[in-house]
Amino acid sequence: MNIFADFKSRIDGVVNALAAEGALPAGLDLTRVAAEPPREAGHGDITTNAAMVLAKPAGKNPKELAAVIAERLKALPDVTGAEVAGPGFINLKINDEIWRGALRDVLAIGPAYGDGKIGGGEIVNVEYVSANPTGPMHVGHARGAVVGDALARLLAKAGFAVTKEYYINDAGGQVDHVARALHARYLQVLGKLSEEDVQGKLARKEIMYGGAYLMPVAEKLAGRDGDKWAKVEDEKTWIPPLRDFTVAYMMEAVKEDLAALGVQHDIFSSEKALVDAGKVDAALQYLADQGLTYTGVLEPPKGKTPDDWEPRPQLLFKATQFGDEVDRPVKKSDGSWTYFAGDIAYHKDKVDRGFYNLINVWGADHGGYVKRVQAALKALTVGKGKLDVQLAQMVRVLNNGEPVKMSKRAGTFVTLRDLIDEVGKDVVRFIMLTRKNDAPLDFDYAKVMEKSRENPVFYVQYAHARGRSVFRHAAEMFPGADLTDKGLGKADLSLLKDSDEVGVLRMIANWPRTIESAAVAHEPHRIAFYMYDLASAFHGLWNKGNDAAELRFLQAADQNVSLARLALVRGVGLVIASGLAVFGVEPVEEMR
RNA sequence: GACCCCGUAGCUCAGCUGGAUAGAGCACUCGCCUUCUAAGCGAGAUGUCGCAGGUUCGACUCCUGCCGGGGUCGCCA
Repeated sequence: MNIFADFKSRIDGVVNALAAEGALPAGLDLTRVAAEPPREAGHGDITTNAAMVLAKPAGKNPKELAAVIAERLKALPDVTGAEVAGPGFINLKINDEIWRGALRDVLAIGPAYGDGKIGGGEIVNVEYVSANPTGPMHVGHARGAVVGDALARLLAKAGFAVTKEYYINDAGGQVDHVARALHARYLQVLGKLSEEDVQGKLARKEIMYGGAYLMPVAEKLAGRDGDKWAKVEDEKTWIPPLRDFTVAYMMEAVKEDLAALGVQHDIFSSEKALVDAGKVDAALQYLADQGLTYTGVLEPPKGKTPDDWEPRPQLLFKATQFGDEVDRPVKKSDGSWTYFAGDIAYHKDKVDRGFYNLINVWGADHGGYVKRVQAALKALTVGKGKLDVQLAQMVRVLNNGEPVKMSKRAGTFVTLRDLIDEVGKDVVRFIMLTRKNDAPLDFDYAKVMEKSRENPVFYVQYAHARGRSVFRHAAEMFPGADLTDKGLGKADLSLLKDSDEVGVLRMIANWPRTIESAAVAHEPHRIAFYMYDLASAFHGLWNKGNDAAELRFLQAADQNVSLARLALVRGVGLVIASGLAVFGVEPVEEMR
């Protein structure tokens, strides 16, 4: 249960009662009324801005209104005090039993604690990764993969029905380029080209992809088809089969990488399949029928005109009608559809499959593309569809503060697999979520493995491991005691009297609220900061026990106090496990 | 030139979608770490929230205009 949401509705109830009595006008808008933990401890347990928000529409002085509302709130069960403070805040003190109730909830439901209903079962589609099937996944992809995956898990926890989707860009020019590059490598495998020949082709830009990663693909192709494609001159003949071969190979590699990262999609959608099924034609025909496309000439972009710019009439989508800056081309000069046209069809396809709440996770370099797709979605759904695009910023790879030099041409970029092999998937996942996704992130090989407070992965995992360690000791100290979650649920929690213990209780009670706000904001990184804070508070309790023996979790002479504290320790562990589950990270039993 | 993101302590970043005296880690200063659950602990100091206006009872948060950094800008995806 979300205690703050509960109190928000109780406060709403008080206001409605006052309105019914005529003390306040009827029909006040309560959406801005909030019940929150105060920023400052010492301002009570729960604070509400009700009086300040309602003062104006009610035509009342905020402080006087606050006094009236506070008087009513005082009379509520569980409320032990209500004071007006500052410009009109009402600070509530509530029975500690409420906080203890949160801990009992955790013990009763385990890591599912914090699962919310705000999603209301609404269907959401989260599209992420969608890396081109032209090469192995690198660090940049990893961030989008992790952010998308965590966001999907977060939304699911908050009560949304989430579908995780991957869009395969297996149509268009890029995959043809890879096919050509593969052909060159294939000829090299057959001994018909030397490495120098291939590099020459690269230099002359006859092929666009030079990476040696294509060698095993070429070998596999030669193994299957022999020299079949070496004899065929016309590339029109060999491009399709070689393209399909590469795409299949790369997608297999991508799926392996994703599996190693613990990322699993529900659906893989193919651009080529959309094209082949005529869905691009159909989508653009749909827009044409609405009168939303026309043939026109675009102005060259000011300030930076491409060298080869020449005004040319082309088929445009009226994106400006839906909030974009300029109308956007949907056809290339050779008459084929642009990538955008395919994307229009793809988003129409999502809508046709029943998704109106869409989230896309893209690399920041696609930022300029957001408005036009949102415009397209508006056009396709008559404004009913929502598309939020989360842009994942650059990841800078460092080793002890030193930037790791990367070059795609030289093939020395850091692959996702390198990263996982080096530090493990859980560390990769956690670190990728320690910044909001629209801020650049430094990933330091050395620092993420450090065992110190500076390293959030370690610090959070260490808190969990310490909790488990306490239980191993407890089992020895109290051999007959019931240390299961159920057993601990019966402990006398009123024995948790220390202010820091109560502080941890409050943080636990804040978990459902944290999930809700992070889910609504589409910001999984907030979970990382919550977990760090909770871990920090837990380590604080532990340290206090070092100084004052009577504050240790385990008191050999007092089993009841020990059980109450074990309940708290377990609660912290379960909430951390619950948060790590959102991140797709395994909690550890002990540090090694 | 336009659009998007960013600008908060010396450094790296939070700031709960408008709330009260803006927070954490690192670095810095001081004290502690023979016992204890110490891959350390405690205490202290640190700010024109890029600048200037505006909206509001109230602005780091919203709006406008500048300044600085990054990204993108018809026929790549």
